[in-house]
Amino acid sequence: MVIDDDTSLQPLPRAFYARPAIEVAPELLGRYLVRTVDGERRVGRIVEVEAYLGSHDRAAHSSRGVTPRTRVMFGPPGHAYVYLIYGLHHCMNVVVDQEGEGAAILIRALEPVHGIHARTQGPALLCKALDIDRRLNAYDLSGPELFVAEPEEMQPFKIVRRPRIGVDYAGAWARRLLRFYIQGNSCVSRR
DNA sequence: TGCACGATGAAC
DNA sequence: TTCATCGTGCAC
Repeated sequence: MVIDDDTSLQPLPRAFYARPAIEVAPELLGRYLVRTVDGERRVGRIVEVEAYLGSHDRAAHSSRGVTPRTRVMFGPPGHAYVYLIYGLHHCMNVVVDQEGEGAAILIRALEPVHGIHARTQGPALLCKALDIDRRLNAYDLSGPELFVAEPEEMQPFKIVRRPRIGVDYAGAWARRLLRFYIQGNSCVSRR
């Protein structure tokens, strides 16, 4: 397998992101998150995500409407929404659906594929491992710094659906099955 | 201008 | 179960 000098990994087309979050989320599983740091590629297979459907989703940051922070969520699809949580950690989303919806997919865990030498089994851990912080907020995922790519060969897997993590404040929305992960994958976050 | 709290992770 | 640590959103 030639992952070393990967000119083969290309950003997914914008149209991939311009669909409802509930549709895009499971399709991100198995695809690669690619980050370029100092000219070196870091590649991880997406194994866990959560869908935030839009401003009507009470668990989504966008549910409070357009604010300085959520502006990116309401922007065009195919961009990164990166925010600071608990004053310590960063989390990364991809903006999806139509502009104005406020929908995004939180990337929760990766399986290291190339150039990653740190843990990636959690949304903040993977950002740390890939050196993703707010400098990349609003970044256009058509690359080259950060993008999602099609793997050379997609391995078959089963998808598990569960309630999202850490959104108990969202009432009925907290119980929706909007967390998706690859069944049996050891890199899926705990809890 | 002040303040409560969080889409987490690590230690105890 | 507790804590680190600070930006955000909303109350006053």
